[in-house]
Amino acid sequence: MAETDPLRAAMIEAAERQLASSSDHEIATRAVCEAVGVSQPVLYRLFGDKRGLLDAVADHGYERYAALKAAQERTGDPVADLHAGWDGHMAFAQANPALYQLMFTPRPWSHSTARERVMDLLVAALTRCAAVGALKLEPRTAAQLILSANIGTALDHIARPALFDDPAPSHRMRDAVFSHVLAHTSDRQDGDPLRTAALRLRAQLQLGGAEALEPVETALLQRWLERITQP
Amino acid sequence: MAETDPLRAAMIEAAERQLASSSDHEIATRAVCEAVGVSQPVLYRLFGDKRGLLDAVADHGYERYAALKAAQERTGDPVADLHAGWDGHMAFAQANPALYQLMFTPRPWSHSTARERVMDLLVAALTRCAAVGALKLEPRTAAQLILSANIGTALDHIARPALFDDPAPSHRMRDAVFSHVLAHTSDRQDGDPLRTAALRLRAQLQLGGAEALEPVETALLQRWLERITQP
DNA sequence: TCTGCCATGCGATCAATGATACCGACACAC
DNA sequence: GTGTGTCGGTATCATTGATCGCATGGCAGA
Repeated sequence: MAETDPLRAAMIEAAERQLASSSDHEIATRAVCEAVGVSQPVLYRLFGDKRGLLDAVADHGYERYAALKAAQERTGDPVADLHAGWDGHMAFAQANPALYQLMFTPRPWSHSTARERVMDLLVAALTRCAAVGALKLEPRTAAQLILSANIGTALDHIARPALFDDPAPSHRMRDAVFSHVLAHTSDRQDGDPLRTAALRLRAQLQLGGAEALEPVETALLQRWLERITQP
Repeated sequence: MAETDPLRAAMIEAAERQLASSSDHEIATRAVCEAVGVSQPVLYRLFGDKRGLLDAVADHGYERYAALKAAQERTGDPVADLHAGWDGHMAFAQANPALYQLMFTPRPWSHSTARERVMDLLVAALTRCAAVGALKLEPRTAAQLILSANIGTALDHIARPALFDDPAPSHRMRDAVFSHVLAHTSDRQDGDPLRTAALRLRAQLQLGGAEALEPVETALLQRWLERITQP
């Protein structure tokens, strides 16, 4: 899993550079090979395909994305972190439009897992919110909602980059989705209190586990909580 | 504006067919030309470019989209129409995934106006909502929000078509955005009543105009309403 | 009616690009 | 020392976007 093939890494970086500077968001395998001083067959040996190269570039983009997230998150208030996460996502899209589209726009073949892993990061951030009772939905459900909205907004901004100048549209969407997902501090008592309590406990279990319980007991408890929070 | 060049139309339709049936969402100019029995230079004479052809396909896709919208809308309740419009958008994405991406995914060059025109349709539908006092935001602002969310959700569904089976995720997003944009019948009295009244009047003017006022007077009134509804 | 023009389409061809077949060189185990 | 396998290169193929110059045919005007 170390994945420290310097040649492979160099080609991925060259491809990413050319993708960023290309006017049509395309790359040529020849140009990538020339940039690192090797010939075409090595590319096909390393990546199998042009699609394989693009998948690798997308996955590498995820690494940068995850590093950016890791550098900023965890202020102590998971809800504040969530807001910052939305804005960080938009900033990443603005800084790397071509790479962003490669990562988040559906490609029919694409074996890249960038989107799924970004989703996992978001689920983790949401689970931390649920652990303090701030979440009205299941983390995965909420993550799907938030990620789709975030991507939709980012793609709109990429199509019309002038939008990036004004944070209002992005924040409107953010507030709209978050208010549907988060338990307002004001209307803390909305919905079924049993359900919210169960969601909260479930998230706590997912995060830390319970030393006081045996693994079997924990598993059974989780299944009960699932049934409570299901509908 | 009649645009009734049968050859041009045939090529656009052939291109759309091949786009829909291609596994990688790509088309070859040669194949399109062969399908209609002409040779390549005619394509370049008619569309100038492969990009030009794709733009034409996207615009043709808008025609189909608009026809679908025109066939369903106007039940009398503009808010109900808005909900149906969201679902219709998702259905269009499911039925024509490749065409959908061509229309709504940002392409660096692309002179297609499909997205802008879809936005205009949405603005019109929202203006009808505002005319009955159901809108909390300016129609254009609301339209931008709704369209981004709709596209984001549709792209997510296209990437994982199994999602289309369950309407819940789509409807969650729909409700989240709509509740942020529409004036709930329950909390009709939320926000500034003056502002909502002004928004409502503004929409009514946009729809029908006021016969009782001179054009200059109407124009001045609209500027006043703009200032009232601005912040 | 004849003539020149131009719109329209075509065969041939170019250039770029994705992809592969085959060869040579080097390291290493036996 | 020799076989083996990894690694890289040269040459080449096939596809595809794009263009050049020519042929054809209808039509306005003498």
